[in-house]
Order: sequence, then C-alpha cells, then structure tokens
Amino acid sequence: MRITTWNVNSVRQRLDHLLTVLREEAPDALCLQELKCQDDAFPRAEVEGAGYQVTTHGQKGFNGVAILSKLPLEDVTRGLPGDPADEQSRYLEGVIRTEGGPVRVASIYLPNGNPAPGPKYEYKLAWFDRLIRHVEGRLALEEPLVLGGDYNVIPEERDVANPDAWRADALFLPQSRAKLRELAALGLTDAVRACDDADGLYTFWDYQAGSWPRNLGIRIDHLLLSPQAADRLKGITIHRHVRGWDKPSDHVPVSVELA
DNA sequence: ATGACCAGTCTTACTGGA
Repeated sequence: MRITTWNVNSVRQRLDHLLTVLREEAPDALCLQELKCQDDAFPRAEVEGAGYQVTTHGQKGFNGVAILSKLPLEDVTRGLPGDPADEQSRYLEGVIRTEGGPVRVASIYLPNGNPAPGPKYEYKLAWFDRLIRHVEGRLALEEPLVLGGDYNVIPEERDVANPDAWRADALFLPQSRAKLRELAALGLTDAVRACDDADGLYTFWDYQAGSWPRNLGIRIDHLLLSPQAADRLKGITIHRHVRGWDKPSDHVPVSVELA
C-alpha cells in the first residue's frame, strides 16, 4: 500500500494540484498539512468525487491537518494528546483496516518554532515532547504505524543545500535535531533514509530568493515507520516535479510503498 | 540581473510560514 504526506499550503488554493496528485499517484492514504481552513470549508465533495474518504482536523486561517483514504479511517484521534489547552490543529491519527491487517496512520504538522529562542520555540520543543510520549504509547501496540508529516526539522547537513544559512533557524538548531533523533530512537525508521543515502533529497523550497530554480532546498517532510511498518518497506518517492507546477505549494508530496 | 514570496484575515496592514 502507498501512503503519502504533503504540506499543501492551503487546500483551497491547491485543489487542482491535490486532485492531480490523487489521480496520478493514487495513494491509499494521503496525509495533508496546512489546510488553512476549517472543516466545513474543506473541498470535501471534490475529493470524495475522486474516490477518497475525508477526515479533517481543521482550523481557521492556519494549521489544519487531514487524512484522505480509499478505505474508511477508524479509531480517529483529533489533536495531539497531552495538553488540553493546546488549540492548534496539528495532529490527526486513525486506523485503516486493509486486507493485510490494520495500518495506523498519522498526519503531523510540527510547529515551525521561529524565532528561536522564544515562546514559539518553547512551544515547538514542548509539542515534540508530547509527540514522543504519545508515539511511545502507540508503539506498544506493535502495529504497522506510519507517521507522515511536516516535521519542520532538517535532520542532517546532507538534508540542506546551504547549512550555514540555516544554522540559527529553529528547523536546524541542534536541540531541534536532537528531538527528532529522540523520537526516532523509540524505534522508528526514516523511510527516505532507509531507501536512499543521497545528498539533496529535498522536500521544501522557499518561495523567496529563487530557492527553487537554484535548488536551495531542505528535507523537512518525513515518513517515520514503526518496526512492523518498516518490515514491509518497499520504496519511497519524492514527487519533486510538483514544485514546478503553476502556483505550487512550497512543499512536495513524499510517498512510502509498503508490501 | 544572481534573486524580487505566499495565504488568510472582521483585508488596503498585519500574522504566520520556513
């Protein structure tokens, strides 16, 4: 089965691209981030018309995550557990009951954290800690689990075209990278790195300063797999060409293929 | 030239993104 993650940067601005991705890529599940709309403004009918079930956790103006799936999404968790006061829509999880057994899928939009230091960076680190605690509990279920999302963390030097330009940024600070390693150390596999050692596997190019034509990208959209999912890992695809479409998102879809 | 953005909002200036 194929599971894709994509930060669409407004689902309403990107509806044509979304329908094209669904048609061309035909993922079994698509994790979306940055819907930038409330649930009732999601273009549900159009996506259902393409053959997908729609589960949203939206928010007015910014944030917002969704999971589109060919089969129903069950046992849904809206919002990251661990802080009832957190009103930002950045986490959605559910179970897809496939012929090969249940697969648990999450759509994650980890906070950006800039400027750092400051309250936004503190929120990012605290959110990371809650995610680690939550995932620890999910791993105890010993299920195939795919955590797809915009993690807003550049893992390593080889994941950024110009490391020095990002040295002081919340996406590349040592503490951010350490949190991502702490999460992975629970026993998760970075699907892209399990399949490809190359430099320059970028998933985001800024709209500014000619980042796309100059290929000044970063890798911040990740698919992390539980051991039961990693055992079934067949391959990954970074849909780089999508960044070249007219009026694109600044992120491109990333897919994992599981046996 | 060597880099000049984009989306949403109680919109005409700001916030947030990365």
